Amino acid sequence: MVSYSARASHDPRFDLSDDEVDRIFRALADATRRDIIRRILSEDATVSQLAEPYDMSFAAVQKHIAVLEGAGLVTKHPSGRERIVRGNPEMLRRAQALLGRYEQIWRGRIDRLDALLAEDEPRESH
Amino acid sequence: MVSYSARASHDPRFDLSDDEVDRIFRALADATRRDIIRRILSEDATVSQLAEPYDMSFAAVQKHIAVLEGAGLVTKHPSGRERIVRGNPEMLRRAQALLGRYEQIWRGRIDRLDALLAEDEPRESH
DNA sequence: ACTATATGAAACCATTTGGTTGTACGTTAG
DNA sequence: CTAACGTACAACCAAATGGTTTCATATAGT
Repeated sequence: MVSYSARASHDPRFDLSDDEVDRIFRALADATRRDIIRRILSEDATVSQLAEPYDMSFAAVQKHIAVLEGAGLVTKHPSGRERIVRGNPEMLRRAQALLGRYEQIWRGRIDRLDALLAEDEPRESH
Repeated sequence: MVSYSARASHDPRFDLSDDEVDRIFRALADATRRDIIRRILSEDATVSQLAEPYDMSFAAVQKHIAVLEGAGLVTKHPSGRERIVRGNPEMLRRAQALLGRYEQIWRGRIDRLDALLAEDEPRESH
């Protein structure tokens, strides 16, 4: 009766393994990578285009993109000699949904507390 | 005209520095720590209580809790010789809000695309 | 007072991360 | 065809991470 998977028909958020979640959050735990995501979300870009603004080697940015790709936050699509990097907002939504679950847990706790306080039949609360 | 900070009066999500965000996501990028958060959210616990179920040293769990504390996801409150660890759902909501921003960006991109397609006055789209 | 408990903290270690440079290779342009 | 470009990848390095064990300290219980 707990509305666990109540309106969950459309959201495949639970099929993320611990490892996948690890990779998603780890990928998000770096300012450069978050910046890349922001830029990618607003417009597709090649690896070089992405690398250009940063004060680090091209290879370094390449690695950052690889981390994002490993987390499924981004995909690469060959186009001639360049690779178009495209954002995958679905993964972001899954991460967001995951955090939403925590709030659910928190609210569940509050509810339980409320229920406890509303008890009119308190059995030995030693 | 871009609804940037439109309904943002109540949410202090922008005051998180890059470093803070780094720490939050990094803290979330570990299954044990996520598990600790879940448990903490549903009920306060002491460090020992938290450490008990895991197949690792007490000190290791202590460190995990320290990471969570450093990210502001958890606070410790002395009570005699033990420390009560308490969850801080506010930080989780901020992280969630941050991810929400990404979706905003994504939607902004779609809007821009729509606008482009709806253009009835297309000037040299080379 | 003494002992056990709860926590903190240091020193150490293997692995991962985030960066570098250099090399190789397919693709585009002249 | 050859040169320049875009990308991939390997080797290397310093620093951070996640774990360990050990020692120290404060509080609780008897």
